[in-house]
Amino acid sequence: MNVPPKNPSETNREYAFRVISENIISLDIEPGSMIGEQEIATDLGLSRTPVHEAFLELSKSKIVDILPQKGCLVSMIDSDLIREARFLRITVETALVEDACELAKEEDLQELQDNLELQEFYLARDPGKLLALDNKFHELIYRICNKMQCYYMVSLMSMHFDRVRNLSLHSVKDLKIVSDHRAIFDAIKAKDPVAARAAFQKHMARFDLDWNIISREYKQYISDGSK
Amino acid sequence: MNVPPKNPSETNREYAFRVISENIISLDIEPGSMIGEQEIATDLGLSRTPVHEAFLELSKSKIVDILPQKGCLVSMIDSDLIREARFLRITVETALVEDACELAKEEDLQELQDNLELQEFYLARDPGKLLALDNKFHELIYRICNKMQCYYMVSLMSMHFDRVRNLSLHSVKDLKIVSDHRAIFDAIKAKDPVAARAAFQKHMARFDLDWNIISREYKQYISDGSK
DNA sequence: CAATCCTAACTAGTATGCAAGTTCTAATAT
DNA sequence: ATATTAGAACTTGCATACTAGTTAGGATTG
Repeated sequence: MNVPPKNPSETNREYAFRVISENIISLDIEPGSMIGEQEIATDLGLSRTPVHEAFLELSKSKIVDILPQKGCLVSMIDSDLIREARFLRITVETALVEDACELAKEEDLQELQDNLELQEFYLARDPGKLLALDNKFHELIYRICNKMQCYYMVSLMSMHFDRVRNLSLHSVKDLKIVSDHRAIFDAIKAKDPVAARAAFQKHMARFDLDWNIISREYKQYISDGSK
Repeated sequence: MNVPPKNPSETNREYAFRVISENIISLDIEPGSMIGEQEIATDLGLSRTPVHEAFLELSKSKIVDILPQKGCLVSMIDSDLIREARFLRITVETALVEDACELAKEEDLQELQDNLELQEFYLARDPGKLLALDNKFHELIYRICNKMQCYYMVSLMSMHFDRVRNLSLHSVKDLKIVSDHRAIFDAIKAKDPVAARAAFQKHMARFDLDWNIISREYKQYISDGSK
């Protein structure tokens, strides 16, 4: 497990949650593996308590499954849960990008623009950084629409989705994500909700194509029921 | 606080979460009041640990705000958070009722029908029971569409909304909820997604009218920023 | 009288210990 | 050799104890 240093402003519980989440999404903790509270607590230099609380939060999104008196099972890549996360994001964010056309102020557009330029910068140099920038781009849209509580709920479920998108950045060659974001940005800037909706749906539809590649390359991580 | 008996199948943590949630939604715990872990634990006959964990989960939806070393503040009725919960429900469930037209099987329709008949039965006799039946009706729609994980996320945020709907059942005379549900059901049964969408949006739009009445009658519970 | 400081009584965050349930192993019985 | 069983070594759920930070009230000082 990859253990970054603790940010002094976060509690031990938040630290544990952040580190475990990152390791699950990056697949440093493998889907289907068992992790124990004591084991993680030792790695992080904490007691079981904050780790236990982090596990509880993670279990709410079913990204881990707590088996009492047995351990904590990191979920396999589950197409049903990915479908749900994808449905939620498409549904919510499609509505948001339309609203953003009305609500985005000049400074919001500037932030989106700055984020996009970073994406374009790292596209050729370090595509691994794109996932974080992508998430930030989507977060900005929630922020513009004053829907940060929705963002928290959606992003918790999105972990299933993020874990697969992370694979996709490494195995899918044709990275259209950045140009998709550019199209969404242009539509918001032009205050054109019809174009924004279309650009966003095109962006999210792209994931369907990736799934075929991923499910072939990483089938050892994919739970049985999925196809 | 109203303390129902513990269901033997639930853990102490789940019991604490359920009891505190119900008391917040029913307003037996007043918006703006402070509650302590020890105080609730004593009322429930538990130690602080499961109550602490229940508070953590509640704080994720901002229905309570944990102030470290001070206590746990039950949120005032906050129009911004209600707006977010309402937005999320309208957006997600509008999409769901359309899908439900395709997905609902005969047994699903029967369950919806049974629920509706109970609603009609209690409408005249005990309207207090309607909130639970209403929630169940909406849950059935998530179930039909295989979106139970979305249901958990949405219902956690919906607590803000539920608390106000609870007021509305007591103060708003014209209870159209049940006939709204009937219209949604008829559209799903007729496999008519356009009618389902329209009926659902009419249902949710009704809440706008109630808000005017509630914000006048219960303004002592409403946080400052709202209008 | 007003302002300040100190202390005692609170709070939640975290560590630790115990209870109860699961799993794995190895010894025993057939 | 195989099946069974006893027990040791695990696990999480929960209770308890301790730490550190906040608050309220009274004594003290100006």
